This record gives sequence, structure tokens and C-alpha cells, in this order.
Amino acid sequence: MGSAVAMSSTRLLATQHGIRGRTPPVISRQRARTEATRKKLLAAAEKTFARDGFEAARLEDIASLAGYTRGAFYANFKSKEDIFFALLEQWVARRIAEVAELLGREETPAKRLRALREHYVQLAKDRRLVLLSLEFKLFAIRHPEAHARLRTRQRPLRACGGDLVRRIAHEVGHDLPISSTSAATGLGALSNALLLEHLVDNAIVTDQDIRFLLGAFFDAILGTHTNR
Amino acid sequence: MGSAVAMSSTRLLATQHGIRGRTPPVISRQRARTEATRKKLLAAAEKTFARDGFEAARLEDIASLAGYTRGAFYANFKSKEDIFFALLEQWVARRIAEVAELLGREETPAKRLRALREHYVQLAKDRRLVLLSLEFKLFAIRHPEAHARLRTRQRPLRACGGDLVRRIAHEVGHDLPISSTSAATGLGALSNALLLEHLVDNAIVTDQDIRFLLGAFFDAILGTHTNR
DNA sequence: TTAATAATATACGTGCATGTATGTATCCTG
DNA sequence: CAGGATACATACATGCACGTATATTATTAA
Repeated sequence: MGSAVAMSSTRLLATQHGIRGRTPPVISRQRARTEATRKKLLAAAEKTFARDGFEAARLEDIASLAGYTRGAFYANFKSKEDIFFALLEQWVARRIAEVAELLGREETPAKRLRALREHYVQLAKDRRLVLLSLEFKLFAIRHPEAHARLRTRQRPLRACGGDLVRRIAHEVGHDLPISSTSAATGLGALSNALLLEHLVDNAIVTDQDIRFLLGAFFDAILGTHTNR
Repeated sequence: MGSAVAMSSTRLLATQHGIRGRTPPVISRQRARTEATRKKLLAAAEKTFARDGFEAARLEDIASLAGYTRGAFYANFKSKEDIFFALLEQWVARRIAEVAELLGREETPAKRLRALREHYVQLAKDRRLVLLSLEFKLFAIRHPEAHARLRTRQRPLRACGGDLVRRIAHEVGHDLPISSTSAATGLGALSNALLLEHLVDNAIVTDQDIRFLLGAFFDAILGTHTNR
């Protein structure tokens, strides 16, 4: 909708023609529609993969959850693997943005350190996030031909998290005893694993347990000794 | 083959009759055969589930890996779920035995503490173990109707690990800041998670990283400060 | 408004893993 | 050694998710 502006030129061809009162939108409605359904399909795939796992997930479910049939799916993606990889890219991009945002939010180094600590605790509350990242990892391990590709996509995220940890550790004058990337990966790994245990048996691993264990691990790695 | 002999008393019926020189085997050869194939099938299932995951695993593969066809499978198990649960029980029993064994091996409390520490490091080297326990957990999370059942089977193992940790911590005079069960579960969780990360990208999480991170976590929880 | 093109739905064919039914060999009883 | 039972294999039926081919609806251009 948007009565907005300027000749459509769907792609390269800027078809000049007598301008009139109502100028066509820059982006054709068709393209907008396509992108919208792609997003809906990706969102639906995210939910479905997290709920059922990659193997058990049915394209039918993904499409219908997005409000379409399988026809729409195949118009946008080649296969289940295809949308899986597309999801991974979206995922990595989002999480990198999230990390960057975290760095800029707090003012003082001490506050940033606390924010990072809290970040890992919060990470352990996002069920979808844990299950999805598990699917990515399991897929990589079990599909040698896709392993390299998945690893390559994941690495920027690892590096990004590692940078964050290194920077914050450096700010508070602490030397990491291992590579910052491993440290960040380790923290994320524990966070994921604890939520998983919590989901399996929340009577054995409680929310407080998670908070405590993650905090202890964080302090052990970043050499800080905050309250508690 | 086996020129052996005589009365099998397959189950309860101790058919008394004139005893002869060679006393018969208590277990009939048939039962022995059955148990042998069950074991082979379970071993094959263990490999297959770890390699492909529960969903992708095919009964055909399990059977053939064990040296049989699907006929033998269905003679011993009702379905894929059935062997999955059977595997879980075997698994829990074995790991509990393993933990008990660990406790009795070392002499002094200090040695036992070190052995426990090393135990978690070694845990992070068993690929099949990690992938299988992941499958169990994911299955529990994703199948509400089976969740309670799986949780019930897992709990003795958790309790057992918790006891071990508590006992050893107590021996060296340390008070655990959280429940011993959570502590043990947390340690196991980190161990699993780190191996998983290592399998995904062994350039980012190296063997030394795993050893260091696990050690740091262990010391943070059990309050010890051993060398490196 | 109409013709052309893109987006999505419907219909159809196919493969594959499951489960069952039946056949065959091995083992036990007497 | 014969008849019956048990362990396993082979053959068959079914269902289900996938992928493709075709039809229908929405959008754009003239």
C-alpha cells in the first residue's frame, strides 16, 4: 500500500514513461509479497525444526504453520535442506547483531561485564534457540558433505562472541587463560546444555541451579568474583 | 553342533527326572541364542542411533549391522521406540556400574577427587556417548507422552552421579553450594556440550580447551584448586 | 479491460521405511 | 528320530512425505 513514489523498475529496466499522479512503488507488490512469504516460511521453519527436529519436521507442517500449502514452499525453497541453510544464515546474522547491541548498551566496563554474565544466563532461557542450534550442530556432525559449509557459516558468530569476551575481559584487566573464542563457545555450550537438562528434568536442574552454575563458570573463566 | 545334552527346563518347570552324568545347561541354547541376538541388535542400535539420530535411523540398518534382517528385529523388539527404550535401560545400568567402579578404584580422598575430575574429562572423549545421550534427551523433550517414562529411567543415574560427587566433596571437606545432583548433572552437561562443539569445529574448541574448561568448572564447583 | 507473468494451490506419481504374514531352518522334547 | 516350538528370513501390503506437473488466483503492463 503506500502510495509512495517513483517508477517501479522491477529490476534493472527503468522504463521511462510519462509520469502521472500516482507513481508506482519502488518495490513491486509482487516482490514484497514474495519476501513476506519467505519470512513467514522461515519463521515457521524455525518453530517446526525446534519442535520436531530436522528429520521429523515435515514441509507440510512448515507451510501450513506459515499459512500456505507446500506449493508456496517449493516456490521459495528447493528442499528441506535448503530452508535449513537459509535459516542458519538468518540466524547467524541476527545473533551477531544481538551481540553487537549488547556491547553498545552499557556504559562502564564493570557494567558491561555484568551484562555479559547476565547475557549467558538469559541465553539459557530460550528454548527455541537451544534446540535450533543443537539441530545445526547435529546436522553438521552427521552430514560430512555439509559440515564444512555449516562450519563456515557458524564461524563469524563464534569469532564475534569471542571478540566480545576478549574486549570485555581486557577492559577489566583480565587475561583469558585460553583463546577468547573457546571461552565464548564454552560459555554458550554450558548455557545450552543446562537449559537442555532443565527441559528434561526441571526438578533436578532448576532455574537457580542454572544461574549459579553459569555464574560460577563465567567467573572461573573471566577471573571475576562478583557477589553471591 | 554341540553334542551336549538334556533337559532344558526352559523356565519355571524343574522337571525332575533321572539325573545323568552330564548335567544340562540351565539356560537353553535357544534362550542363549535369543539373548545373543538381542545384544547384537542393541549394540547395532547404539551405533546407528548415535550415527544417524533416532529419526533417521532405519531398522534395516540396525538389523543388517547386527548381521540379521528385519525379521530378527521384529522377533525381539516391537518397534524403533521399543529398542530405543531398551537401549536406555542398558545404558543407565552400565553407566551406574561405571560410576560405582570409579568410587572403589582409588584409595585416598584426594586421589578420588582427582579421579572424578579426570572422569569428566574422559567423558568428553566418547563420541557415541555424547550423541546417544543427546538423542535420549531430545526424544524426551519432543515426546511428551514418553517424557515421564524417560525421566524416570534417567533419575537413578543422576542420583548416582550426585551421590558420588557429594561423597567425594564431603571427603575433602567441601560443602557444595548447590545440590549434588545438579552439580553432577552440570558437569556432565558441560562435558557433553564441549565434545559436541569440538566435533563441530575442532579448530575452535581443542582438546586442551576442553580439558581446561572442564577443569575450571570442576574446581569452581568443588572448590578445589589443584595444579593446572 | 485485457493479456501476460508471477505466486500459490491442487492433483498426481514415486520411493522408501514400516509393519505383518508366511515360509524355512534350528532347536527342544520324548 | 519324529513332532512341535522357537528363531529368523523372505515376501507382501500400507502409509506417508516428498517432489513435480498442472491449474487457479493475484499482480502488473499495455
